[in-house]
Amino acid sequence: MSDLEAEYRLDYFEEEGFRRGQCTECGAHFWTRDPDRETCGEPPCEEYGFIDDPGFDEAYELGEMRERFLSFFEAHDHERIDPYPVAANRWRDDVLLTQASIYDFQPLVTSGETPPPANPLCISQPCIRMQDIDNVGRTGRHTMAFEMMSHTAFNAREDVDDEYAYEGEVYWKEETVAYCDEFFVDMGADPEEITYIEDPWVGGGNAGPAFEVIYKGAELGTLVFMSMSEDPDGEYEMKDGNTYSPMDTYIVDTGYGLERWTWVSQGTPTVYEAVYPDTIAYLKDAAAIDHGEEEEELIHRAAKLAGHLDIDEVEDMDAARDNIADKLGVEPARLHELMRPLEDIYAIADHVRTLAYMFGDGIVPSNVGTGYLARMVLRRTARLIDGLDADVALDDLVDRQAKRLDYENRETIRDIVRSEVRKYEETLERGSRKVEQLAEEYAERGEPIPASQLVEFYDSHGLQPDMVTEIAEDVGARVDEPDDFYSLVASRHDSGDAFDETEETDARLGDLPDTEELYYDDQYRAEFEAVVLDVFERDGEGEDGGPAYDVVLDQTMFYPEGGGQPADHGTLSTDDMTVQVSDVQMRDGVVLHRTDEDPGKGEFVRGQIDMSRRRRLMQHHTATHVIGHAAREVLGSHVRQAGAQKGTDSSRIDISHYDRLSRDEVKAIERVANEIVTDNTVVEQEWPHRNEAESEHGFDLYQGGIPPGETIRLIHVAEDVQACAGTHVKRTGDIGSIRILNTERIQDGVERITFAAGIAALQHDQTQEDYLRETAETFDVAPPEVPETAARFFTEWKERGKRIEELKEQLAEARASGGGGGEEIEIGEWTAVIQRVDADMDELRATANALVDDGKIAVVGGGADGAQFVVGVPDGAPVNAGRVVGELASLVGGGGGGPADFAQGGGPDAEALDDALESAPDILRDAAGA
RNA sequence: GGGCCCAUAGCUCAGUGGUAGAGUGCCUCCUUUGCAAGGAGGAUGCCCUGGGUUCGAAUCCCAGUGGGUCCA
Repeated sequence: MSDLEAEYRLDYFEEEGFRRGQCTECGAHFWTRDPDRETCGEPPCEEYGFIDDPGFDEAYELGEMRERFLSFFEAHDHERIDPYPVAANRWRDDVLLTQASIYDFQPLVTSGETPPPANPLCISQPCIRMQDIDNVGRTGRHTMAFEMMSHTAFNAREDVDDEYAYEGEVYWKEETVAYCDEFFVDMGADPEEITYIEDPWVGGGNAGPAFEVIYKGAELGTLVFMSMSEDPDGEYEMKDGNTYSPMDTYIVDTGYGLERWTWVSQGTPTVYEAVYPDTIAYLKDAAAIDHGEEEEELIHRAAKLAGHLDIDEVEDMDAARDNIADKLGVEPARLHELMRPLEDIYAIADHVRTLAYMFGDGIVPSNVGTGYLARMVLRRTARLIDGLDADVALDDLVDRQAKRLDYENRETIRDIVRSEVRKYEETLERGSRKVEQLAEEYAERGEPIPASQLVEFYDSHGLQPDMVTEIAEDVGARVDEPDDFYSLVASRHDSGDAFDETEETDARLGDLPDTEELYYDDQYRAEFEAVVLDVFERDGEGEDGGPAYDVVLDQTMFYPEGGGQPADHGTLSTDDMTVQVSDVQMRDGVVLHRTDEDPGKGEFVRGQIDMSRRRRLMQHHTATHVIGHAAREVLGSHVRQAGAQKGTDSSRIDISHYDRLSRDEVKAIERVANEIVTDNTVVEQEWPHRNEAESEHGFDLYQGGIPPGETIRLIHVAEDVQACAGTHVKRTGDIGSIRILNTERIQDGVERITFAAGIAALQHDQTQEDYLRETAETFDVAPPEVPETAARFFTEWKERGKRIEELKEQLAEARASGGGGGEEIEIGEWTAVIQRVDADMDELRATANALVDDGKIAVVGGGADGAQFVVGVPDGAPVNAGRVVGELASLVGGGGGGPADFAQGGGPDAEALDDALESAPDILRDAAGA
């Protein structure tokens, strides 16, 4: 094992008169020009030195600082790159949010598969880190949203050629540190106060030496020299315990926190005051916070000390606060009262910027993925605003940021925020009612609300424990709040992880050449010729358990299943035989044709595609692009494809949208889609370099997934451009027509649109019309009158139901007053009536009720559907109705029961009904006697 | 992607297999009248849909639809 010490000995340090020191506090090694420096310079080893004493020659605002950095590096041969979205899942599928500038170039550029957009480059990349959410506002230095400025260079070792998308060395450690140092000096920094701390970097399977750059106590930069990858046999063991070895590409990845630089240039007590002055002023004003001079002074001093508060590092927040109060010589409670609203305001300012970034990039609130993170941030912010007792609207706050950021979709963002705030309020209201109810119960019993209920409230109703406590205390109930609350929640979610389905691969497959794809040349051609390179027999996978075959050809026109488009079907023919192709799959570039028979290895075959199937698939595929585009037109630019599946009879596209689709919106989408069809524009395909495609069209290209490779296939349908591997019709008119069949919400924030294209659309229309005509015929009216007629019938049907109820009761009364011919017997001092009424249960019950009202014991039997009994007993009569019914029912092979005064029962044996009724007097006498 | 919760009167919700309820709102009448309120009576309903179990399902089971929520 080697360590990295040698890696940090730079000529630059030597020439500039640096020396290597070791921190007397934390033991870290660092480089400095200052002969007397003993510590590494970073808190907690040292305190901030720039507050009230700015570190540069000028104070900068955020935008000015960004420009200063980018133009400096532009002047030093770096190309300036536009920032990427904060929703990193737009171009990679392993992370949700952009957390560092290097994320922009992972994984394809860093691995060397794709060239970078420029080399070297500089960028200021908006990022969101949610890990620090609890620190935001309180520590004075943590923000959730930030911009990471970076100068980046991609190098490949000289001795490798052509393997990677970039070659040679642009610059490495010496130049990187020199650039960094020069920029500091350019900003007017005192070179003696800069320290470079040796701090090896590890992340995402890569590692390398790195420096943390500290100036006046603030960490202003990180210089990472990514040069190793994880390797069990590697010679370097890093701090994550894994071993690493050098790789062929090596990358300069630097990070300069724009907010920190701005802060240091201004020397304000907290970073928030430097970065969000307008929002903070606005919120303070709205919350009517107006401090006196002495209070200002106190806050100022407390803020300086608050840098020591870090929820991760400080074990006891309260103690740390008390400590600050102690140092300032004030009551902790007073300090708390003073600081709390300010901390909330700082947090709100930061959170609304985060929200603006998220919604600006088209993230839609949801119960999954980035949408869920957005929802969490929004709810947290809404709650902070509630606590502030100020009349401010969240959509206003977010819009102020959106305006500052110059977003075009401001109205949509407002809509999203308003709709989400409304949902939040509804959740709160619904939750509060539930909590109140339950709290009252527990309060009456004098018991505390148990932890299990808290978990239930959180997990199923979205109520935080402190909110439950708050509400419960209003009703006078105690709450049993456990320390390990979140682990209790987690334990409700532990589930057996679904096992990954491992695809079995054939060793022989690896030796075969990639199949040449003919289907892009002419998507309408149905015939081709090819040579059978290999045939794999698949036992038991054919029809009736027989064998099936996977045929590999040198070239093919069969489209393999992919991108939501099902495989082509067709035939392969030799001179002697024709085999059916029922499935086509791509494995590592090799196309496998599933057939029912073996055409023979080495044979020359003619392939024939089932074109009616292919045409339907192409129509549906192009229609998918059309519908997606139409949805964007109608609903807004936030709409993205979140999944799609094509078929021959119908297809579906899932789109992100923050609300249910109204019928009018569906109609509008359908209309726009069919306009595109009617316009009959040419559907074009092209194969540009991915960097060109990205810079021209942005990441909206990748709605159907992120394709690998240096060049990508783009499909243009009207103004819509997407990276897509599927087959398409030549002109939009070839789609014929598009009908939306259904929409459903498959997740919060994701709507599924099911539609049909071409003949399938017509078939759908005809089926629908058949339904209507059939219904119209039944009603014997013309189709336009069906809705009104149906409504009338339904109303009449309900009225008749009520009328029948009334009549049954009248009938029952009539029967009870002697009209029904029931048998009357004496049970002690009581009269019992035993009567057979062949009617439904309602009528039997009504009859029994009427008899009971006359003060008689009622035994009513019915044979309309099996055998049923109702027994009613007036108040005070010595008979248990439930027992009587039970005995009667057992005589007809069933059971029954009910309260003592009114019971029902029955059984399947209708034949035995009369016998059972005959034995009723005995049963009644027994029951009365017992 | 997975887990959990929910669906009953216009609204908010009770209802543990046996005759569908409360509060509120609504209608009529009375009292009072500046408003608020009070008294008496009345109408509320495909108990989300479809299957199943059962003599019997708002209730139990399965599936679907719609909504909520937590986690990755």
